[in-house]
Amino acid sequence: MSRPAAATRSVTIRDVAARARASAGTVSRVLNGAPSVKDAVRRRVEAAIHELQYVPNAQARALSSKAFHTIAAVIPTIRNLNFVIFVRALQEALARDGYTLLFSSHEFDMGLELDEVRAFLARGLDGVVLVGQEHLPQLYAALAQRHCPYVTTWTLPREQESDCVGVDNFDAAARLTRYLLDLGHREFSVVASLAPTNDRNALRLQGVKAELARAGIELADDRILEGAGSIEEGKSAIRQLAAWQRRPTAVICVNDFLAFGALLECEALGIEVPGELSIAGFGDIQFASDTRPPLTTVRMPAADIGRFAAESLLRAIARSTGAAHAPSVLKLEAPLIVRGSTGRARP
Amino acid sequence: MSRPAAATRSVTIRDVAARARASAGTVSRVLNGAPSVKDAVRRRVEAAIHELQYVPNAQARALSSKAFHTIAAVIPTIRNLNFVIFVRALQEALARDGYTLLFSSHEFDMGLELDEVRAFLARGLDGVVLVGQEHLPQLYAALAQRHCPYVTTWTLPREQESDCVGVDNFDAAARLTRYLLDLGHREFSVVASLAPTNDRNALRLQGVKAELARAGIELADDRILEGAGSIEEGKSAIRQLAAWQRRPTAVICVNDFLAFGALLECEALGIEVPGELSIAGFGDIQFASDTRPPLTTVRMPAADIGRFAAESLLRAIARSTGAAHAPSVLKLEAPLIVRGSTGRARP
DNA sequence: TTGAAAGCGTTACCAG
DNA sequence: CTGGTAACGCTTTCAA
Repeated sequence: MSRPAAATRSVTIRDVAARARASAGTVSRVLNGAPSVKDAVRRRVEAAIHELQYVPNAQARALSSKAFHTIAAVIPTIRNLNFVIFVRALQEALARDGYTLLFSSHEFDMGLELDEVRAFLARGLDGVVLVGQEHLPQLYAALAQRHCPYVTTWTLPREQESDCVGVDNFDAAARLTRYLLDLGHREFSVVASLAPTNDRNALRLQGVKAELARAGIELADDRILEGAGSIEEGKSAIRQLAAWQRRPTAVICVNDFLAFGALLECEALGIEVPGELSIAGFGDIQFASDTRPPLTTVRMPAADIGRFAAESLLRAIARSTGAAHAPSVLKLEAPLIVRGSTGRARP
Repeated sequence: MSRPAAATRSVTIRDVAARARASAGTVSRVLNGAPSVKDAVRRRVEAAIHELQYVPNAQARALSSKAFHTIAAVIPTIRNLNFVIFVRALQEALARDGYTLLFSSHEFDMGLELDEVRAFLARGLDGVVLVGQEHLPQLYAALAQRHCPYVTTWTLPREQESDCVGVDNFDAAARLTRYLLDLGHREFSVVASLAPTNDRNALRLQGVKAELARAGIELADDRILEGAGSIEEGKSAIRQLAAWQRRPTAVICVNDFLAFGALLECEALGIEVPGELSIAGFGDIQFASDTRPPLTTVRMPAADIGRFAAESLLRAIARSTGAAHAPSVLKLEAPLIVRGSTGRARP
């Protein structure tokens, strides 16, 4: 049907071989850095490659070697720039090893996620990058069936069932809570989503609860306001708690979008931040330091997660011939970034 | 070296052929929807495909057909979510036709852009999506040399040298200016970058100038403040003009990042917006409606540009066999979104 | 250390 | 309309 772009027959490995007075096999060996090539020959080949401006055909290489040199990443959403930064870091790290990254987003639809992974699998790839631990069982099944290596990212696995590069969301939430506790806060509210599909959110809520419990404070269910991740939900949460008789002095939002909304609504309602109410989020997404006041939040090392996930996956692929290894789990730091949106609890 | 993920020898077209009592060629024909296959045979083949769960190997297909079914897009930056939305829309539209999208960003480094395109070209692809018209001549040369179809996007071409899907940035800027003029503004300032590498910025500045000129107002060079696209630059611009003896009543920022910064600095300096100063931007990026006050801006139809660019490119690829066609140029609307950051000029 | 040759899974051409 | 057969460009035995 449609004709190729690079229709002009490109220079092949045989052209190089002819010019270098060597065989295609030898040129291939030079290309792949095989040690067993005499220096003189190698130089001739390299010269020929240079002179002919030869560029290996990736498709042919893949076909022949049965390796695709392709990785797929499926992220929850592109609207959270942190995930985009993550993808970009992944891509860069992968590119250094000659791998191509394919990506997609599912906007928190687990069925779509499964479809996307299946499509990628069909297309052919050497590994998959997943965000979070919560995925449909069919997804894990599909991966297992094809012996396709994968890394999970952003959260730590409950049991070490897979390679993983993430942060301890539970602990990060606990640290944030401890910080607020130390500021004298005793009345808390959390804006969180009860939907189980986002384990990052869920763990953060649990971390807050646990740390409060350690301080002898129980977070009642009615202090937990619903909100998955939009500015609107953040605003709505503030509107609700503004009507409470016993207002919290600190509200923790499980992500920065919610926190943005909360900040905005406080301003609209004339609630002083952090004077009357301290607000904190998670993510340290773009613009988090440009809110009024600047947002206190837990920074997610998006680029590092990407970079290390790439390394982890590449390692898994490299050893996929050999015996099963114990899954590697890399835990990255998620530092608390204290800015102006949190302060001492009003006495 | 590294072994494939899907190591288990997958089912090939020959397996299907055997099972359907047909030849590989026939199966291929069925796969590609060739009309010349007897219905009975086609059904047998389809049954076999289904039973064997056969999935064509994309690499082999590419190698054989010399079509890669791959498109590459190189965007300026991932930090502007509009470009990410654009990429995603591109990808979705392309996927519907079985194409895979590769992408990269160059962060406004034209040399890097060239490198990326070259790398993609080497890898093999059927088309390229470029943002803007300003690119290194070597880039155009590389594309031309390989007869690689491409679309330029976001801006309109000066001369119709290539397929293009974009908005008229000049006109959009003129419309925004006219709107401010109608509000009674006479003293303008523009935050723009003089760097020629970003033609979107440049055209917007020109559009403002032209419309002001039509109204008999000359925009002096010292009313143009330097700023490429960061919040910091926006802040700095406001700091500068705040010191002027004759302050503008309206400042147009060539993108929303600058406008965000301008808004923030006005608040910090106690400059009332829009009372004392009207502020407008371009892009309508994420959070543009969540600033205080909400930002008046020109919406860039990022998703539409992506969708239509995909269509345009696919069309170009399809006809790349035939004779040269006149380049198609699709101009999309960039509506002015009036929000609270602009108002009547103080009398 | 090197060359020859056999694939890899498709598509495309050419008979029939 | 269909089957055989030859590529496609590379990697990878297997001998030498």
